[in-house]
Amino acid sequence: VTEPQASGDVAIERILARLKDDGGRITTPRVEIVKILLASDEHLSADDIAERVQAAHPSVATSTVYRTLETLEQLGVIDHVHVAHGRAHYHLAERDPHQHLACTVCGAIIEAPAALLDDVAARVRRELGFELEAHHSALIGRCRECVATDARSSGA
Amino acid sequence: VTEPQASGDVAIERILARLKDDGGRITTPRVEIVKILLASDEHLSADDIAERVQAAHPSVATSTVYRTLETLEQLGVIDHVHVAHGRAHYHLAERDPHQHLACTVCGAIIEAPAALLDDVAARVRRELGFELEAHHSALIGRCRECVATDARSSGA
DNA sequence: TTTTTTGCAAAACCTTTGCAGTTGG
DNA sequence: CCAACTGCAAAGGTTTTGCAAAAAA
Repeated sequence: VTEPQASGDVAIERILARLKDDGGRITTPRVEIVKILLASDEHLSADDIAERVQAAHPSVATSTVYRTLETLEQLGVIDHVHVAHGRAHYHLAERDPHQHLACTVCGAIIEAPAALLDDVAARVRRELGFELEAHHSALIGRCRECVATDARSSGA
Repeated sequence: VTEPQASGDVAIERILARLKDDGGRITTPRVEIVKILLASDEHLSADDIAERVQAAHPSVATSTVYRTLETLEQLGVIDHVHVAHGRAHYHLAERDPHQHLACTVCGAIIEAPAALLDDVAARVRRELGFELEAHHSALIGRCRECVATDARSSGA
C-alpha cells in the first residue's frame, strides 16, 4: 500500500516542504501550528492557535505564532480575514475559496460562496478602478441565530 | 435676514439640539468635534479628530473624543466603519448613504454607491439568514492609484 | 558552524475605563 | 446645586519588535 492513508499527513508534508523550499526550517512550533490549521475547520484567531499550541507545548510564545502565521501567509499557505474588532482569523488557503460573514453579536464566522462578491468586484473595478480583495475582509452583520434571538427578545 | 446663510450653522444647531434633547450638555469639546465632522468630507479616525481638536484646544483628551463619538453615534448623528487594521473611521450619518472601499496600500477610503451590496445582502439573507450590516464594514482592496503604481513597478 | 527561529519582555497600536475635578444648566 | 462631562493616567486587547539564547541544517 503506497497510497497515503491519512490525507492530513500528505498535506502536512506538502506545507513543510514549501517552507523548506523557501529556505525555512522545520521546527516544533511550526509543525504544531500547521497541524492545528489542518485539523480545524474553523477560522482561528492567532490567540486561538496559540492556546492550542501551548496546550501541548507550553513554552511556545505567542509571538512565535504570529511570526509563523506571517511566514505561512507569505508562502500562500494560509489567508487571514479581518473581522470587526481588529482581530484577524486565519485559515488554509487551500480550502475551497469562500467569503466570510462575521456575526457582530456572537462572533461566529460563516462561510459564503466564493462568488458572492464577483459582481460587486466587477462593478467597482469598472466604475472606480478598485481591485477588491474579496477574501480579505469579512462582511459583517448578524447571523441567523442572533437575528432570531433578537426578534424574540424585542418581540416578547 | 432670518435665513441662515451658512448651512453648516444650521447643521451644527441641529446636532447640538439633539444632544440637548437627550439630556446632554453642550461643551467645548463637543462643539469642536461636531464642527470637524461637518467640515470634513473625509472619513476620519478618532485620532484624526483628536489631532484636529487639539490643534485649537490642546487640553482636550483623546478619551473625550472617543466618548463624544460614542455619544454621537448613539444619537444616530454619526456612523463608523471598520477598516482592515482595527481602526474605525467616523462620518456623519446624514451624508448620502454609501459603502466604503478601503485601500490596503495607501489607506484611502473610497465611497461607493449605497446600493452596491443590495444584491449580496438579499442573497445572504435568503440563503443563510444572515442580516448584513452593509455600511458597517469596508470592503478592502487596492484603489485605482495604487493598482496603477503596482502595475508600473512590477511591469518595469 | 552559520543562519534561521525562538522565547521573553517590552513596546506599539487603538480603545476603554476609573476617578476626582470641572463645568453646564 | 447637581448631574453630566472632562482630563489624566492607567489598563485593556491584539499585534509587533529587539535581542540574546537555542536549534536546524
